[in-house]
Amino acid sequence: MTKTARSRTSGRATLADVAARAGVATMTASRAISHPDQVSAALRARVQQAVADLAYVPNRAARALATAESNVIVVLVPSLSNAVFTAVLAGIQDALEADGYQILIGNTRYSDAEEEKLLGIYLQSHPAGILLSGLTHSEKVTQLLASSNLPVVSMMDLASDPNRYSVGFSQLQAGYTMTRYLIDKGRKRIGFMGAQLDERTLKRAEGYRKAMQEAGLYDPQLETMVSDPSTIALGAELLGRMLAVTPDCDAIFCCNDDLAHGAIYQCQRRGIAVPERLAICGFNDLPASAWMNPSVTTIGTPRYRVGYEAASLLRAIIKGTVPAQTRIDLGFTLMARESA
Amino acid sequence: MTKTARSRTSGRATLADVAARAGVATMTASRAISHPDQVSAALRARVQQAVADLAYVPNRAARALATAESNVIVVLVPSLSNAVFTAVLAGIQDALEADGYQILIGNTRYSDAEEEKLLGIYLQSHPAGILLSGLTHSEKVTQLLASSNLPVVSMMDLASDPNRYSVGFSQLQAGYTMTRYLIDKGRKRIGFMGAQLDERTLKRAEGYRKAMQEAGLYDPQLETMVSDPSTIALGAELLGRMLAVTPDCDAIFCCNDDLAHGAIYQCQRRGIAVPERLAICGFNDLPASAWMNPSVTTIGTPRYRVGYEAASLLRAIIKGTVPAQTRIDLGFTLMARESA
DNA sequence: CTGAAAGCGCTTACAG
DNA sequence: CTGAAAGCGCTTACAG
Repeated sequence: MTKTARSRTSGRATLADVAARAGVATMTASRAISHPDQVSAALRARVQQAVADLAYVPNRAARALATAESNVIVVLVPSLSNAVFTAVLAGIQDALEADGYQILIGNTRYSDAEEEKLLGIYLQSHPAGILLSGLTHSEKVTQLLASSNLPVVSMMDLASDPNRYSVGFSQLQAGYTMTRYLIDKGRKRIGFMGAQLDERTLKRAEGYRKAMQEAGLYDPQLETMVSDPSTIALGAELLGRMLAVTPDCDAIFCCNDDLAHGAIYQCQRRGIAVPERLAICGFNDLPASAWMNPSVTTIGTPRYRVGYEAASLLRAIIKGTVPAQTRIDLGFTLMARESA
Repeated sequence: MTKTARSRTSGRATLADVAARAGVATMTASRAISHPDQVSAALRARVQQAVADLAYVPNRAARALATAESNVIVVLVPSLSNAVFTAVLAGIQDALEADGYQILIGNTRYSDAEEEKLLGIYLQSHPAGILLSGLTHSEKVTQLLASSNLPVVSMMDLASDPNRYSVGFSQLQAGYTMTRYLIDKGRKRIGFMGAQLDERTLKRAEGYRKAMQEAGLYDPQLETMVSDPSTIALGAELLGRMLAVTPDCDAIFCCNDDLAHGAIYQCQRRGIAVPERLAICGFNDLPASAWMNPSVTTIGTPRYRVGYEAASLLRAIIKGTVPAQTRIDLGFTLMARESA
C-alpha cells in the first residue's frame, strides 16, 4: 500500500491526500464523498479507492467548522444507574440515530454544579438542540440556555409555561392517584417515603399531601424524607425508621420502586405481613416489581416513550417544523398488584 | 448590552468579537482565556468582561482543528440498561472528568454492526483513545482500530495477548469457581442457564464446563442457552424449561443475577424450596441479591473499578507513560449467601 | 461534471 | 506582556 504524504499535524490522511491519490481536486474529492450523486461514476470509484487505500477518516471538527452545521444533540440526565433514565436514553437513541445525529450524554448526578459544568462544556460543541431532565434548573443553567438560543425540550414532567417544550406526565397527579388508591383501599395511616429529593420526588410528595389533606388524613409525622440516593438498602433502612416514628402506619407509598423493594424485603425479614399489616407501593414499575412475591403495586411510567417523543419533538423543532403542541402528556398507569 | 458584530455563519460571538470589544488582538484574547497566567491582570479582566458581555462560548471544533489535539475519549459498551455497564461508566467518568476529557458514550446493543457503525462515526471526532468492552470484535472493527493507530483498552476480561491492554478479571475462572463451589456443596446435577450469549457469558459457561468435566458431572442436557437479552422474566421462563428437560437438576448457575432473580421468584411461585430442593446462584452481585429472601449466592465483580482502572490506564498511555503492566486483573469475589 | 479560492474560528511559534 | 500571519481540514457558492 503506497502512502501519499500525510499532514504533519495530525499524522492522518486528509482530504487533500485522498484527492492527490485519486488525481482530482480537493473539492471534487469532497463532493465525491459527501454528495456521491453529483459526480461521475468513474470519479466516484477512484475517490472511493483512494479513501480505502489511505484508510481516510474525515475530520469532523473541520467539517463542523466549515459548515457551521451541527448534528450533535446534548442530553443531560441526573443518573445512569437509575433504570428510568437508561430507558429514556434508549428512546432518544432510537428516535435520533437514523438521522445521523451524534448524541452527547451527560450525567449530572443530581447536581446543579455538575449540570452547569457539563452544559458549559457541551455548548462548545455547538449542539443543534438540548434534551434536559426536569423543569427546574439553576439560574446559571437557565442563563446559559437562554443566551445559547438553542431549542430545548424538558423531559419527565409537564411545564406549566406553554412557551416551554416538555414531554412527560404529571408527577404530582401520579402521586395523588397512588395515594387516593391507598385511601380507597381503606388505609388511614399512609406514610410517604422519599429519597434523593429531586424535583420528581418532591412533586410526588406534593400529590401525596394533597390527597391526604383532602381526606383529612394528613400527618407530617408520616413523611420520611432523606436526600440520600434511593436504593434497596435505603428502603430497608427507612422502613425501620418509619415504623419507629409511626408504629400505627398501615401503608407506605415509596417514591420509587427501589425503596419499595427494600421495604418489602425488610418486612419479610421482620415477619411483617405485606399487604395485610402494611401495604407497600412504589413508583416506576421496574421489572422486578411484577415478579417479586408479593408483586408490587406501583405506577407504570412511559420512560422509553418520554425519551422517544422528546427527541422526536426536538428534531422537529430543529428542522423548523412548528409542533402542534408544546407539551406532550404521555400519562401513567396505576399497576395494582399484591403488595397494596 | 451592546453587541459587537457577530460572524455571519454561526450567528454566535467569536473570539474576534471578544477581542474587538476588549480592544486587543485576537490572539491575545485567546491567550487571556486559555492561558490566563501569561497575561497581565488588567488585560485578563477586560477580556473576561468582554466574554461575559457577549456570552461568548468557544467553538470546540475550531479549537480541535487548530490544535490537532483531542480530549475526547470514546467508550463503547454493549448495553446501558445493564447495571454492570452503568457502573463501568461511572468509574470511567470519575477517572477522567478531572482531566477535562470529553467522553463519547456509544451503546452497541450487543451488535457487531452497531459497533462498527458507532466506531466509524466516533473516529471522525479524532479521539485520543478508546475504551472497548470485551476482547472479541468483528474484523471490520479490528481493522478500523488498527488503522486508527489509537490506544485501546479492553474492559471486562483479560487479554491473553500481552500486547493488548486489558482490565478486568477472568470470566472463565469466575465461572469455574462458582461451579466448584456448588460441586463442593454436594450438588451433582448442576445446570447452567445462559442468555444473551455474549463473550462473557460464553466464557463463564466454559468455566462451568471445565469444572463439571473435571468432576465427571458434565451433561450437555444441563445447559440452557438462549440468545435473548437476559431479564428477570427470562429467568423465570428458563427455570421452567430447565426443569422440564432435567427434572433431577439440583442446582442452577445463572450467567447473571437477573436470571437468578427470575428463577428464584418462579421457584417461590411453584413452591420449589431454594436452596433445599434447588440451589440457585447468579453472577455480578446486583444490589437486590443481598436483600432478596433468600439472599442470592453470586459472584461479586469489580465493575466500577474496571471502568476506573481502564480509564486510568488509557490516560497514562495517552500521556505517553509506559504502564507497568498491560493487563490488570481486578479479580472477583464469591458471595456465598442463602440461595446456594 | 469538475476546479480555484476563500473562509469557518481558533492557536501557535516568532517577534517586538 | 502583547501582536501579525499562517495554518488546521473541510465545504461552499461561482465559474468553466
